[in-house]
Amino acid sequence: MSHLTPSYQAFADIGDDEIEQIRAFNRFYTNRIGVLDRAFMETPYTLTEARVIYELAAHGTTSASRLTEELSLDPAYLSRMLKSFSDAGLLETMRDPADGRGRLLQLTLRGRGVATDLAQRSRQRIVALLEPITENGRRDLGAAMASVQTLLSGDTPAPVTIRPHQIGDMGMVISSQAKAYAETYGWNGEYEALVAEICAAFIRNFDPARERCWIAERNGTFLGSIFLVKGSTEDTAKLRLLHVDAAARGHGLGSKLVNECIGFARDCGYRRLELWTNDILSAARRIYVAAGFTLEKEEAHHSFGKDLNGQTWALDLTAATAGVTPPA
Amino acid sequence: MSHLTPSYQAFADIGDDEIEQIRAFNRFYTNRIGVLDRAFMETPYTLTEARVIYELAAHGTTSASRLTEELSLDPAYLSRMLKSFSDAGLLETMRDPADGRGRLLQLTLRGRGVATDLAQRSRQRIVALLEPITENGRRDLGAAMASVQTLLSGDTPAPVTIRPHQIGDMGMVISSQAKAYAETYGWNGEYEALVAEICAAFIRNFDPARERCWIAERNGTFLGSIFLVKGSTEDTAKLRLLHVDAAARGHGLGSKLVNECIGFARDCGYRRLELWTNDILSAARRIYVAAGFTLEKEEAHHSFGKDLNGQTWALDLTAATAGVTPPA
DNA sequence: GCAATTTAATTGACTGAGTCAAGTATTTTC
DNA sequence: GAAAATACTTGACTCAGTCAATTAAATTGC
Repeated sequence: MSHLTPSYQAFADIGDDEIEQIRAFNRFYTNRIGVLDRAFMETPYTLTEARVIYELAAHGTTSASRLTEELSLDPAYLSRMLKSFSDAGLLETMRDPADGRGRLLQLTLRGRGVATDLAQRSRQRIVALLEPITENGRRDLGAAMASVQTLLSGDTPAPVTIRPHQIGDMGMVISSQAKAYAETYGWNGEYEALVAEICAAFIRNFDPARERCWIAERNGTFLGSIFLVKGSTEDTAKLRLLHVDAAARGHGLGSKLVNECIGFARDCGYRRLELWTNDILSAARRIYVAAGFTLEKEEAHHSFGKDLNGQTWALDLTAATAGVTPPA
Repeated sequence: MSHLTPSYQAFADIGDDEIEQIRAFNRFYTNRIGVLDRAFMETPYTLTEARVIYELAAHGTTSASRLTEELSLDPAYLSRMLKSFSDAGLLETMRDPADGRGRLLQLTLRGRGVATDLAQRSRQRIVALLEPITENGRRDLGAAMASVQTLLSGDTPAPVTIRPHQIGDMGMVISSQAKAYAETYGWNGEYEALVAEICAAFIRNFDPARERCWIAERNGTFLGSIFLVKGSTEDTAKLRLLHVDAAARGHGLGSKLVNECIGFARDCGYRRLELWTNDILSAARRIYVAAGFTLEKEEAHHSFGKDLNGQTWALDLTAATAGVTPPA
């Protein structure tokens, strides 16, 4: 598959329904909501004029060139518009003492009145739009708009943060792992039950000094987790429940979590870090190997509705090399 | 507060930052993305012309009046546009045999070529826009656009569905309840652990014939849950983990879940339905009372970091009145 | 220090997109 | 069969904006 013309591949990834959805949204938005900024119908000002008035009100004093740049307007167009504002008594201009070519622009009292009126109208339009929506709906709307904006603007999205667990996180750990392993490997509910039991036990027996759970998230969206819990002996710790959501893979988050865990284990004075996994989880294994873990034991078992090969890996925390960040 | 001028109240509910966000989104969208539909820059057609061509292509044969209506165009404008299309050989017209006033419009082969070319260009614009976004990002974008659209259009949102549990649901139950009770009543992680244990046990011992879990969701968003599990005796069932997310309250979802549960319990042949709750959960209590439950036992306990009053409620399933839907 | 270039603003001529009002041909209604 | 409605067309116009040329001042290069 992937050896075929990659550009076509990239195209083929984007479905017609996705495209149709964008087009539908675009139509919807420009028709129904794009009117928002044309909230000047009951005023003698056009959209662009209103934008210029806003801008003039925002800066106390500006120059025409600055406006053309900020609003990307044609200087000719702007010039005429400013003249009409002057004629209407909305604007005062004076030669710039520092640069005789330019003029300084400032709204008159009347102009500022028009500016606040326009702002008020636009505000009211939006209020009218938002009013029928519940508070929750408005919150969701804000979130949805923000996410459309960040996604489309190609801005670097909010960074991934790693933090200790809070109330509600265990459920996310359980849900995301159960779903992921069900989808990828066909594991059944047994796995969800196991994770739930581990998480419940973690909370019940939590010793903050010697145990920890790290949650990776971006913008409040759960991305992954790792746990460090006490092991069978005083100087042995256990790494558990490493998981990174599909959405966040390929950026070294797994390694980061593992190293976080190793660092804390070492700080706690543990001498040995163990973990149990299954051989089919190759992505995780690569991380463990890179971090210096070695395979200690392997045994077949039937769990989660599948025949699996359980593996016990261990890391000597007293060795200097443990937890080396793998090459990016 | 609320006795003050209610219209002002309604206004005051909507924060300046909310309004500013909408305006910001509007600016962003119209500037960066609104260009989408102007994806015809390299063609001699304007946006409106392109819209007309799309529409002509969509219907095999139409009339001008239908187009003016569908695209809400000025008939004069459209008339001239159609004439120019005819002149350019994109369009054939003929008198409507059924109505001599009207003319039937049909794209020529050449016109259809232009139509597909325009569609292709618009498609490519969108592909170019989506290409740098990851697959997950595109999914999120679609979801975010859909939610902006439904929220703003005031359309009735997707209906709430109630379905049996699937893999991954237990985590959502745990997370949403733990968060909700922590926020509302300050309960600590003990509660999350308890719910996790209950959920884990539910999966482990699940008897599909006599037990069930219902999940309420809308558009794949988790909204609430209820469980029915076997009780202490053969003919006693236990209702557990009733919860409705704050986002979905006030629409009778809780009652619906309880009635679902009661109905199933009765179908299974249970004669008695018990539940354990705490007196501070008054919203839930109202539902239980409405469904016919009676308080059987009450005892103080210290759990989840708080002093609480546990209550045991029971419902005689052999009585005819059990599970009456409360008045809306 | 001064010619050449750049920048700021203005003016004139123009276009593209769309609106409004009036008119023609046909059909529907009563 | 007259009056009203519908389907379209035409002419005159406006609004928003563009392009090119011009004027005046400021900056740069040598």
